[in-house]
Amino acid sequence: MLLNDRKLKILEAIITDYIENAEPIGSRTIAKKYNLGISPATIRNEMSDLEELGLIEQPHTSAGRIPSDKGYRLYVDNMMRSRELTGEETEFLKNAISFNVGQIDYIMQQTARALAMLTNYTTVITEPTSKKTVLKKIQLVSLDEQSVVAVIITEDKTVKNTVIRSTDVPEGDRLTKINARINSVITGVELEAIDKDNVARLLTDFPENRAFVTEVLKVAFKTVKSSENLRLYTSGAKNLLGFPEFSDIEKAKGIFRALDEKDLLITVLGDDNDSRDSVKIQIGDENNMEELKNCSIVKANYKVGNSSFGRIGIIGPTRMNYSQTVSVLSSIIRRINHIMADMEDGDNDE
Amino acid sequence: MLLNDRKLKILEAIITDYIENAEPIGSRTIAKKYNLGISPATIRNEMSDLEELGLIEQPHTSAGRIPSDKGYRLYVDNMMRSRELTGEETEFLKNAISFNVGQIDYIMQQTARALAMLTNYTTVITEPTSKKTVLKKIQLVSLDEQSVVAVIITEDKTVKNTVIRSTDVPEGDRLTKINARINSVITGVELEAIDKDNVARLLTDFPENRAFVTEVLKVAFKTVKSSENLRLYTSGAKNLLGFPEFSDIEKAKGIFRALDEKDLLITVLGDDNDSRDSVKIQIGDENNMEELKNCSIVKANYKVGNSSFGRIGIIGPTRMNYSQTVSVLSSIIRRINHIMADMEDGDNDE
DNA sequence: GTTAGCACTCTAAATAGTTGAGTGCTAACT
DNA sequence: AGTTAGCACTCAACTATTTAGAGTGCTAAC
Repeated sequence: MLLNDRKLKILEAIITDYIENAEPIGSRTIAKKYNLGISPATIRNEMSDLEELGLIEQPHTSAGRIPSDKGYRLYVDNMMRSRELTGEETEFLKNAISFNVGQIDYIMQQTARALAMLTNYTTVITEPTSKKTVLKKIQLVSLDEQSVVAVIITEDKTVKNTVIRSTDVPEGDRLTKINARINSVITGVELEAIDKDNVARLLTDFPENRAFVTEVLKVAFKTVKSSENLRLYTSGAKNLLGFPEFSDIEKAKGIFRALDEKDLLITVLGDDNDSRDSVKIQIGDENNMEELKNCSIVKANYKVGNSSFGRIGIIGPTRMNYSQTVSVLSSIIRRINHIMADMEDGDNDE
Repeated sequence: MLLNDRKLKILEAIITDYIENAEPIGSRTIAKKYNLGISPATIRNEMSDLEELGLIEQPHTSAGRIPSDKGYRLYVDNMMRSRELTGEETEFLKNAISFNVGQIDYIMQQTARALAMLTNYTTVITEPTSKKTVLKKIQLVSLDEQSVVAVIITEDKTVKNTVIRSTDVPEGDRLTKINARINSVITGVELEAIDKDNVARLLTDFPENRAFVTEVLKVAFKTVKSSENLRLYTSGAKNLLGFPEFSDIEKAKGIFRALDEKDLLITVLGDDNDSRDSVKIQIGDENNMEELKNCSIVKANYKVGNSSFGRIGIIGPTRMNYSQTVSVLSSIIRRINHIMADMEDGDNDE
């Protein structure tokens, strides 16, 4: 069956209308609202074909039609016009995100909030990770007799601090010395490629602080590598409650349960380290998650440095405003990449 | 009208039953389920009195009675038996919170999660703040040519880091020197009482890094003082969706909106720096927040050091299980205070 | 003071009737 | 051959209407 221009126009009308009103739409309404120059009867015939093609469906006889996942897919892939941000949107983003804070977790938090507010959907952001993580520096700061703060800084400018407690915590100059030695072993090398012999020598060089040094190394690895404590920034979960498709409390619970499951979210956001800043869309069932089958996800990777990626996903109902969401997200991604590249620029100072 | 023993027994039956079933309860059911040795008719008479006293109310004629806020208040103040934690609960808490991590924000996050899971309500925790904040140390770690990480450590062991960007960032030894001078001015003194002259001298001593030093001081103040970026740990908001009182999506939305408002939550948790580890309860309307009028809050302060307090609040429907919640919360508070005191012990090393 | 009995009230659930939006089909029209 | 008016048909959603039952308050007897 041929998908002629008229069919496409009708499909588009159904989709844009449903995105706006969340109500099934019938032939008569289409004829009245969208001037396609054909009668309701003709539209009915075409709709019948569209349904046969699986692009739209009927909740029940005597209801209008709504787009199917497949219909959205066609729309998103072939028909959707990318649109510019409005002045207001640009303005909002500019005010909402103060990039000069310079600290990744703040930026991420702000970005999540801004996207959630602007789109009125839910935003999830994962902090940047990298297959090959290179430590830039560890700074040990004495806290008290038994504890030290380890500030761990990676090449991609992530800063994390962890308190280390040990009975053999070194003090004063000795701490500085050990610190320097640890850095000399660990710095600028991929974590996987750290020289075992160097580590061994490090440990024998400071026999009285063996436990402490081991602990520092352990913590450094754990902090950097573990996806278990991969940070996740979520914002605007409650927005979803406003959509009629989730006014059934059971559905709402299902989604909130899903949004609480870090692992699930990470899976959904995917882990392809695609360096192009392309925006990807998963519609309804395509993500294979029962709880999210009424949701779509618009997602993209942002880049920090050369090998480090984080992910941003915007989650809304399947009838979400793809056009707006895509343009907002890609605009944000461009901004972030730009900023992160800037931060990277001052990076060759050692 | 006298509140004799029998009336109290009936009130208690109504409250415990309603807490469990969320359904109005009538005289016949009370007579059957709770062996008070009196007939439904007598119970009816007593209930009529209880209603007149404002302790219970009727959703409509021909429905049973439910407790009023005032009724809960009487129950909570005078009748509720404190109960021990069950073995399981103790076990759960022990496993859920690994205090040896030693870092306050992890502990808080874990605590919030644990409380939310154990009680099935929503938990909100504010990080510790102190009226008089004393800085313990600032450690500046060079990041690149234009930026430095400032790790700010307060006397109560809160560790925060902020990236500072400036065009006159000092390098190497000079950074260390400036760092030491800043510490000598700022350390161990209440923020409000820092010697202005010292600061002035500090600035003139390093004229080339004026902007940088100013920025460091500004950031230090801001990080420590601002309640604007007071951290808030929330967990289990979605739990509330499970309760029939919030199955109306509008009510659910209202509460979620409230839970998203940091300022409101901070107000609700209160700011009395009561040092006793007493648990306080706000029932329904008592908190004067329209959005939370169907909720109760069980809250308490935890203590870090001598002058620093944080707050934990557990938010549930007014018919929440006060007895369990109070015992769980006070047990947690004891644990935290204990741990935080431990962390404090190693503190007199300088 | 307590309780059985009973008339009364009012919600919640079940049932039936009505409306209207929307369809698919047929036959007539370009 | 494609388009459209006309019409019978379907079905959710709304509105009464009825029924059932849980619970009350009152009265009179115990």
